[in-house]
Amino acid sequence: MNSMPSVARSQLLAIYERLHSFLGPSDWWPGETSLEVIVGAILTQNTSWRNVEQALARLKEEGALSVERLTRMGEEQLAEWIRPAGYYRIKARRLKNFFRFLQEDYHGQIGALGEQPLEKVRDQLLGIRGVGPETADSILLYALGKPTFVVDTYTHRIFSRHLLVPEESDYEGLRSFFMEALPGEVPLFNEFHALIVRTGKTYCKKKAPLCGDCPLRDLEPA
DNA sequence: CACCAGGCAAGTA
DNA sequence: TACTTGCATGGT
Repeated sequence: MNSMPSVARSQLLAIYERLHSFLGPSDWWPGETSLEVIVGAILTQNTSWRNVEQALARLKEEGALSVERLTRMGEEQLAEWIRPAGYYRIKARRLKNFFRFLQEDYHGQIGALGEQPLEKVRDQLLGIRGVGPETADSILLYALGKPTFVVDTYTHRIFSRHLLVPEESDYEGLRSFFMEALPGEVPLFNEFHALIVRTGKTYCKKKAPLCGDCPLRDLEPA
């Protein structure tokens, strides 16, 4: 079995509480449709959310933010409209891949997709070219309301720097670590990931070796 | 100017 | 299997 620091397991909820009290509630992806969350999840791959917002705004202006339109629209035109999000050609392809899957397996019904078991949908999403584990889990959690934990580069950076997980942990290892240590509640997974991203952006930048005024600074090794 | 952003897949050895 | 490279715009 995969061993992990026992300290970390017992302290995970405490870390969550700490981040939450420091940063306050995140209210992530709150008033949007599940469709917009799905499109945003693909567009934000290795890309700032600011850029994604421009692309989403363009799609809305064009009246193209519907399953029907996105399923039928030409890939070239889609690419042009999402251009501000970067990697626009490959992302247009990935979006079309998703909507082809949705049409063929669920008649274009996001609701029908959401009725299926978490692991089944996760496997199906991972089978789509251009949907990796983080995108799949983001769709599951934030669009479909399924209790899966979303891991990203910040998760690895923050928790490995604090020696709470091994540096060499991969995506599935990190996801298991959180899901086995925490109660499987959607609101908790939702808010915890949001807090991790916000902490990473503000206090745990790529090149910064120390935490500065990071809320977790006293977890630093001596 | 360099560097980074809520990844992923394809290519190489 | 384990690295490396391509994809691209926009903000700091």
